[in-house]
Amino acid sequence: MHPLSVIREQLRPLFEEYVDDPAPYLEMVRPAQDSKFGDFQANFAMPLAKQLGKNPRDLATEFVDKIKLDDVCESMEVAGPGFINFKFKSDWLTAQLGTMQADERLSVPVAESPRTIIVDYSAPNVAKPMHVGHLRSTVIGNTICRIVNFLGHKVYGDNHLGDWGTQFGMIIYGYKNFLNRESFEQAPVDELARLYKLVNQLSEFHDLNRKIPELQAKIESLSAQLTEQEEKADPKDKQARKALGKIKNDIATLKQDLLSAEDKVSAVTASPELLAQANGYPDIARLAREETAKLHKGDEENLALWKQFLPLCIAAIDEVYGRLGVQFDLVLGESYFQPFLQEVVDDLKQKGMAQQSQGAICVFHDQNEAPFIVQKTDGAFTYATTDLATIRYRVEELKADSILYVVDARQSEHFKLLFETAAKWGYDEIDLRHISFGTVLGDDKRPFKTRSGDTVGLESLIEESIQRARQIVNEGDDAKPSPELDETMRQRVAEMVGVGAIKYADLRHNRESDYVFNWTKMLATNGDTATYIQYAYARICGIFREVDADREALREGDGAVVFTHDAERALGLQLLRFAETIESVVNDYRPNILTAWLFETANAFTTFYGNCHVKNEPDAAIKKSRLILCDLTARVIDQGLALMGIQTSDKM
RNA sequence: GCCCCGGUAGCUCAGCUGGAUAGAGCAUCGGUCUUCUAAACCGAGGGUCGCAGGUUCGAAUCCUGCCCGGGGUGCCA
Repeated sequence: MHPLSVIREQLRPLFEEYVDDPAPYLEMVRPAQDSKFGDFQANFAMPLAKQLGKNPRDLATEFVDKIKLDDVCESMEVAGPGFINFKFKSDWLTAQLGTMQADERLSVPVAESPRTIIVDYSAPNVAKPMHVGHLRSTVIGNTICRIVNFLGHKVYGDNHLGDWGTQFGMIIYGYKNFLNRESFEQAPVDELARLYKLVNQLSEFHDLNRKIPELQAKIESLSAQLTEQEEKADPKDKQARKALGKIKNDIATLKQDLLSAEDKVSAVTASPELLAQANGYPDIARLAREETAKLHKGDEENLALWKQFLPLCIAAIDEVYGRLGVQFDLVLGESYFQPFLQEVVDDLKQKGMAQQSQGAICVFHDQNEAPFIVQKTDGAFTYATTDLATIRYRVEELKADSILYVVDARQSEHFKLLFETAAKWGYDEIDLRHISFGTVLGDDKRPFKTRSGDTVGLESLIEESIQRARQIVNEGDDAKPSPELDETMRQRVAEMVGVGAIKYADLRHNRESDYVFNWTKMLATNGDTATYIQYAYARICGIFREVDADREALREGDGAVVFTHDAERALGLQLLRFAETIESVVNDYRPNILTAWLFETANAFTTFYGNCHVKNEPDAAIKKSRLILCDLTARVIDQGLALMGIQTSDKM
């Protein structure tokens, strides 16, 4: 049991005579916010006293008198308005460290009641190359999988591929009309990506050509409205001022839309070849949609093409997953659920949940104006239908207790409706959760794009990170009196640092927030980065090399941890908080809690490293104790990073 | 129009769902290599937590209003 839960468990029965449910009060026992107060603090006395009409300090004192933690705590003090501060006995901490040292799981308990958890993440559209937009889902989702798996739950990391949508119609149409056979034979996926891009571009071209005059007209009419209202508006009238501001705002966004539309159009008109293609295929958008429809209806030719393309596309994205060290337990894309969609809609209709509205089949929910559309006017199903069929499959076939959707925050409304629909449909036992996350931004605070405005490919992003890391590795090693890394090693370290940097930078932010992507910061050797933590690990390994210690023997030996310096105690306590940290990460699936703890651990280690010499320590018992602390720190860092799919190296 | 999410140090971000003097990292300034990796360490300065009210022993956190930014909003996913 980790230190925090030891305190909580001791407190739990004491609440019996005060409240029915102690849980919220036990939550109020947490790490001390300032180490001068002690190791942990309890804040429940104030709110509880209020509820009971007592004096908070008296109540806190009552608790302190009853708590039986003499073996564990050196002191329990009531402070301020009624805080209880706990400080552990060093003997108890060192004993716990002894247990941790002997435990392969580093004192992280296995879940008492393992659950079956589906983590739905990554889910790229296979018809186009992966880009930064897929980074967060992939990295966060994979981390969640690793952590819940470590806790002993049955986990299915499922890549719900977009492999059945309109994009496939586009590449099929492109294949039939614009294929460069030679390129396709040499690099099929690149050629398919080119075809997708081309068809998309030409479709958009026609669409935008129609929209541009509409946009212009809208802007004109709004501008006219603006001048008119400006003239007659009373400048003191707040409502009117606000209305004017709104119009101005609308005009600005329309102008932006117009600008981007004109950009896209001129990209085509600027190229004689593209323009000729555009003119030659005025109906391209409709025709591409028809290819999709044919595919969905089971057209032999299209189905054969789809079957030919799909493995190629999957192989391409697998390459990216390979570089990221991401593996899935299941890859059940949209196409897999295709056969069940009609049944789903029929069932919804039969249960009176779905009804026809404006030509589409919809499920309505009380608080929502927008319907949940399960079948479009043209008969096609939507991702809403697929998601419902998927829930059914996951519950019926996989016996899922919980499904976590690691998906962009922008889809929160979809999930709200999906979950409500699923519950009404009968799946009200399962824990459905949208693990939402924010956007990766560029320096301009707009979604991260290349200078030319294209989305950044994930593969090239990883590539660049490794290259930049290699640069740093070279500089670092060359600066040493005698460089110690050979070519292979340098490259291995560069990959570990480069990939680690991207992942860590993503995970260290609260997943709900947007964050700004910054190469310099994420690859910094100092500060809250993967590199810094990996470096701490390498330094520890350096110590073991220097003293020529056998780490395995150390774990089985009879040595014990002793505290001779504050830094040792601080490090020890920090190490013992590993289990508590994992617990709180899983509580709301927030990997940034883990990165923060790892960073603190690395910091605690460097303080220890600076103050407590290992190699030159003359006292054998102290030296051994320090070696144990080093070993534990290394293991905890290695394990912690591994839970995020980040590697370590004993030299760097 | 309606709905959702943000606004915290110069910058990038935490802040564990109401607790003690609001924290990190960069950046800035000043110190550290004859001792286990200086890819490091130690120290200093830096804040009207968007604004205004309210709730209470106590508010960055909860409520109301306003300002600013982003996103979503019936047939893309």
